[in-house]
Parts: sequence; C-alpha cells; structure tokens
Amino acid sequence: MDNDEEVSRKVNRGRAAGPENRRALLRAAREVFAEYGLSAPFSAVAKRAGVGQGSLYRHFPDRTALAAALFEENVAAIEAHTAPDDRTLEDLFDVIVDQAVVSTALIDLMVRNRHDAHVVALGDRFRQVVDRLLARELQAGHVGAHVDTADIMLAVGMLAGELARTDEADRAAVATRARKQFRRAFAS
Amino acid sequence: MDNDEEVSRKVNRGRAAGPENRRALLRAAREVFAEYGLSAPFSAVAKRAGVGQGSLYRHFPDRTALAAALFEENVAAIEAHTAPDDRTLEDLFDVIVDQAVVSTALIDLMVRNRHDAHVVALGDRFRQVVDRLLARELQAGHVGAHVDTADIMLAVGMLAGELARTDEADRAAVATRARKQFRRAFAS
Amino acid sequence: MDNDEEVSRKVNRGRAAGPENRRALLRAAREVFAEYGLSAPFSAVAKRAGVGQGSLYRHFPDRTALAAALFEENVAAIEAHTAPDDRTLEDLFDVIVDQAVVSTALIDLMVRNRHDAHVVALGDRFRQVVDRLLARELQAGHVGAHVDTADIMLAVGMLAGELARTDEADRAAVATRARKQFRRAFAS
Amino acid sequence: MDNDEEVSRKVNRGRAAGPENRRALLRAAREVFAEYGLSAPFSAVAKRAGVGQGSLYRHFPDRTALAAALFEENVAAIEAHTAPDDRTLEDLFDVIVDQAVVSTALIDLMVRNRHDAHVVALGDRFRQVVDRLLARELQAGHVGAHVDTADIMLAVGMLAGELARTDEADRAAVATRARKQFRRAFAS
DNA sequence: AATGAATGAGGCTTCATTCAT
DNA sequence: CATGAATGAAGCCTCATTCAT
Repeated sequence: MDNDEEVSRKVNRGRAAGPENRRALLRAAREVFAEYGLSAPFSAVAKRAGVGQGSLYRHFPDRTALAAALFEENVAAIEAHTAPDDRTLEDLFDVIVDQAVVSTALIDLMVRNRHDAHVVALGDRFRQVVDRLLARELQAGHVGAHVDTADIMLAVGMLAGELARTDEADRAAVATRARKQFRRAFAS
Repeated sequence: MDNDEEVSRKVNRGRAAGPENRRALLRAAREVFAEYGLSAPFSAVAKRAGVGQGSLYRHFPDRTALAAALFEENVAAIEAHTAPDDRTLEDLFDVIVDQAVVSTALIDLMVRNRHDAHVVALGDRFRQVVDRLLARELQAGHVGAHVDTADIMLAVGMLAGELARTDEADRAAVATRARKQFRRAFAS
Repeated sequence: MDNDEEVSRKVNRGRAAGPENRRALLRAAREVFAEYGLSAPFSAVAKRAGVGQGSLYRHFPDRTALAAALFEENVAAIEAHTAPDDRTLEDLFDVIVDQAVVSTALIDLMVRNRHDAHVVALGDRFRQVVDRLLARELQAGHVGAHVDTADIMLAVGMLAGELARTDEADRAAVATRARKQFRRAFAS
Repeated sequence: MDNDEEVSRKVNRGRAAGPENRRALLRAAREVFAEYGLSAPFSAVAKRAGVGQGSLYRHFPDRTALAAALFEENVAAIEAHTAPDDRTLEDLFDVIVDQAVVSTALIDLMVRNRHDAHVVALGDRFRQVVDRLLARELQAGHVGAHVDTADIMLAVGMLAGELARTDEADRAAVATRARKQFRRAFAS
C-alpha cells in the first residue's frame, strides 16, 4: 500500500483547494475502502488522495462523517436513476447491484453508524425512493398486495450485504440469483 | 484484572488443563466477539477465559483458527438439529436465526477467511446439510423444482448477514419478515 | 467556525486593520490562556479573535512574543496603579492579586521565557516599581530595614505563582493568608 | 533527546521484570520531567528507562498515575525525614527544598491533578506531617500562636513552586531568602 | 495585508505477538 | 505447559507553521 497510484498533484494551498480536495478524498476513500475494507488506515485514504492527513481530518472529522458523505453520493445516484416516471423496482435493484459491486465496505460502515443523525436522514431519503416506486408497481399490479416498503428495504439490504461479502468474480451470479428470488417473493 | 466476569480458576498448571482451557477460550471468544465485534482485542478473549495470552496462542495460532473452531461448533449444532428424518428447511432457518442472533460477528469473521481451507471444509459440511434437506423437500413437493442448493445457501447467508447487523430489538421482526419472503420465493 | 464567542467582524481587508487586530488578538490570547492553559492551540487564539492564523503569526511570530506583549500590558497596569505618590507595597500586592486571579497561565508562560530579552526588560520595569515603593516604605518606617527589593520580588512571585495554581473559589482566601504572612515577614 | 544515556539493559521478559521495570520507569520519569518539563514526551520516559512504550502504559495508564507514584515517593521521603521526635519545621523545609530542587516539574503535574483521589490522599498524608510538627513547635513556643497548618502548607507550596521555576544556579539563594521570610512570619 | 486550507512531524495509545520464568 | 510482562510497529489525531489566493 505504499507507492500507490497516488495522484501526483502539485501542492495546492490556499482558498480554492477546498472543494477539489474534498472530491479527491471521497474518490480515494471509495477506492481504498473497496480494496482494503473499512478498517483501512485513515492515512491510506489521505495518501491515495494525494493529500495530507490533516486535510482529511479537516474535511471529515471521523470515519462516520466520511462514510456519510459517501453514502450521500450513493443515495443521490439512486434518486437520479429512479427519477423518471417509468422506473421500476427492477431499476432500483440495478443501481443497488451496481453500487454494491463497487462500494462493498461502505455498507458495513453505514451499519456501524446506523443511529447517526446523518445516516438516518439518508436512510429516509432512500425510503422515499422505495415508497414511490412501490406505490407505482402496486398500482400497476406488478407486485403483490402483500408487499410493503419494509419488504423492499429488507431485500435491498440483504442483497447489498451479500454482494459486499462476495468475491468480485461471483458477484454477477449472486446478484442474478438473488434477484430471481426476490422477484418471485414479490410477484403478485 | 478488571471487573470482568472472568472465571475464577485455581491456577491450573500441569496436565489436563488443555481441553478445559480450550473450552473456556471458545466460550469466551463467542461472548467477546458478540459483545465487542470481531475487532475485539485478542487479549480480551484470554482475559475473559481466565487464561494467559500464551495459552490462547497455543490453542489458536491466529484469529482464523479461533473463528474456524467457533464455526465448527455452529455447523455441528446445525447438523445435530437437522439430523432427524422429519426436519425441514424451516428447521434449518430456525437454527440459523438462533445462531445469527447469538453470534453476530462470527459471520464476518468467516467471510474474511472464506478461502481458508478449514472454512471451506466447514462450508461443505453445511452444504451437505442443505442438500439433504432440500432433496427431501423437493421429493415431498414442499418447494418448487426451480430451487437448488445454491438458492438455499444464498438465502441463509443473506438472512444471517442481515441479522448480524440488526439491532437486537429488531431481530425477531426481521427474521420473521425475511423468512416469509423466502418461503414465498421457494414455494412450489 | 464553532460556537465560540468569536467576534463577528466584517471581513477586514486592506489598511488600518493592523492595530485593531492586534488588540483583538491580545484580548483573545488572555482569555484563551486563562481558560485552557498555556498549551492551548495557537489556532484557538486566532479563532477567538476572529482573525486568520496568518495574521496572528504576522503580529506575534511565536508564543513568547505573544506572552511578552501580554506581560507588557500587565506591567503597564502595575506602573499605572502604583504611580501616585501615596501608593504602598500593599497596593502593589493588590494589583498582583488582581492580575494573577485573571491571567493564571501567563505566569508560566513568562517563566518559560525568563531569559528572553523582552521578558528581562519587562522584569526590569517591574523591579523599578518595586524599588520606588520599597524606598518610600523604608523611609516611612513601614517595613523593616532587613527587607530589600529581592525580598519583595520573591514574595510577589511566590504569591502570583500560588494564585495561578489555586482554584478560583479558593483564591481570595489564599491571597489573604499569604499577604498576612508577608506583612508579618516584612514588618519593621 | 536521542542517543540518551538510556540504560543498556538485556531484554527482560517474563514474570520477574515487573517491579524492576517499575523502578526504572519512576527513576527515568523523575529525570526526564526534571530535565524537559512535564510536557516531555511519554515516549522519552520509556526510552530513558530502556523499556518499551507498552510497558510504561501497563505500569502507569496515564500521566497522573505516573505523577502520583512519584509524589508518593516524595511524601514517603518527607515522612521518613521528619519521623524522629526532634524534627522541626526547619527540617521539613529542608526536605522540601531538596525535593523541589530535584523534582521541579512534579509540582505542576500534581497541581494539574489536584482533584485526583490519589493526589488528595497523598496531600492528606503530607498534612499530617505538618500537623505533627507544628503541634510540637507550638508547644515548644518556637512559632507564634497565630500560625496554623494551612499557613505552613501555603508556605511550603509557595516555596516549592518558586523553586520549581527558578534556574538551578539560583535555587540555593532563593531557598535561603524565602526561608528567612517564613521564619520571620511564623516567629512567636 | 488578511485569510484559512494544506501540510506533516510527532505525540498518544492500542494490540498482536514473543518469550523468560 | 501456562503465564503474563515486554515489545514495538502502526494507527490515530493534533497542532505549529507555511503559503497560494
């Protein structure tokens, strides 16, 4: 984890460096957590971002803050992807799979902080997405009346968790199999 | 040396302490991991067992060895519980829920070492249990022909993982909901 | 950036900010040192003053410079307070007690830099105050002939030091008791 | 502070090393604190003692614990020195001066923790010494009836504090001068 | 001249692991 | 064999200080 692919950046002091570094740190955190798990040294994130440790601490005072920022990006992506009127629960599973395959350890990080205010807020945003999609699907008769929001939340959680602990090579297969199960479980 | 509930044992030098210490260590490990998660200090296990650190290392040279020993106990319990001829997949889920509710962090520990020879072997023992139960259920027409062993393995894994990261207070509800989903997914 | 009582100042670029910032910094330093001790982060002083760290460094290149400036204010106050012709050693003790009760950590800061040129110079100014008062008191026969300037300096130093490490609630009592001792020691 | 006079000790593991290391650490702490002040790196103490950092932490979980242990030694020395029936307050001042000249920073360390239970207990032991001596001196008419225990405690505290912040070269003179003042203040 | 972001050295602390007794 | 002290690497985090804007 030493001579990493750490971006060679010119030392960038002063006002304008702020947002730029923040982006670099989020990107680096995503990579490092995916690669080494959530207990990866905080310093590894800083190094990967090509940024001093101090800066990392300025932007994200603790692991939770960093995780929440990453989760926020994920939720935003989910919202964006499911915004159009014709999106279904299957589309939701698509993003989840995409994200889980990429972010792995993020889920654990969030679970560890499931009572953090920011995390709770993000969870609510996610729930609203599920609510909206589910209402439409029920309306259209695509899913059975026995299904509620909590069912979908649980399914998504279990899927993401499972993907997070599956070897990269097997993830596609696992995703397919799990989705088939849920499709059947939720069918009308 | 703290106010731990560390077993008060007479200093136990000399012979025959072996198996006794081993049992104490496994018991302690299960408790400590459940309480503090898998990153609990190795020394905490020894202390809880009322045993020197050196002895812990003698019995279990590393975390994986300890985890495997715990997992072995779990698999044995699963085998015992599902041995009778009238046991169904529902009974399998019962043990899983019982164990997951208790062992939490063990799952992660196993996942981290999923390529360890011992762990693989234990996984195979588990798969045989599933195989046997599933064959019987298929025979009896209790589950659909579309279901295979991997489906059950996946379902069990997702369930256990989800329980492991659910607050104790919510576990029963989560277990119930998840089992309903899987029942529906696997129905003939 | 916290819930500090940091002065809300209009961004003050350009001229004439110099003296204003300097005053704000001295005031802030006195407060911060009193509150958190002399190991308070340098940055805390800047923040409390509502001023950038760079400005703090411009005005006071290091801790000693800042301390000397504060001490200078103290000495000036002592000079002012003891200037009138009818002031006695008791009046000197008054200021010392007042200052010690307020500035606490400042004393240590000065002690650490007791060989700094500025500090030495300030010590001399203080000695002159003592000299003048003592001469008058000797003349008037208020103190014994056995007393010299060094005695007063020592007494003042011990008193200030003691007050600096006394809980606020006990300072008044300690001051009274100590002054009684010195009065007796110096009596003619 | 690198290639210190750190004792070259053979690595000494196992049971018996405990007390030996403890002594080495106390000795080292006294030296290091005297030399570099109380903010000396904890690691410097360990190095000077020729001991790993971990061991330092095992013996003294924090600075206060270490300071209390040192203070305990001091109080014991005071008790021993003042035990004989013919000892006077002057003898008490002797030990104080001896100790202050040697331990310097210890005083501050204790002051910082003046509310710690151990420190309070040690303070009580000290007070008892003073009580005993003072009673005898009052009886003998060596000190005035206006003097009480708190007076002596205060005097000792001021003296020790002053010595702690006096350059080594000047300590003898300061001690002499201060003792003269107190002798006069307490005279019958 | 003022600002505050960035830096990185260095102190603190925890633990996995070793090994004398 | 068991014990638990000792070790030291490694992560955490906090500033003092610099400097682009």
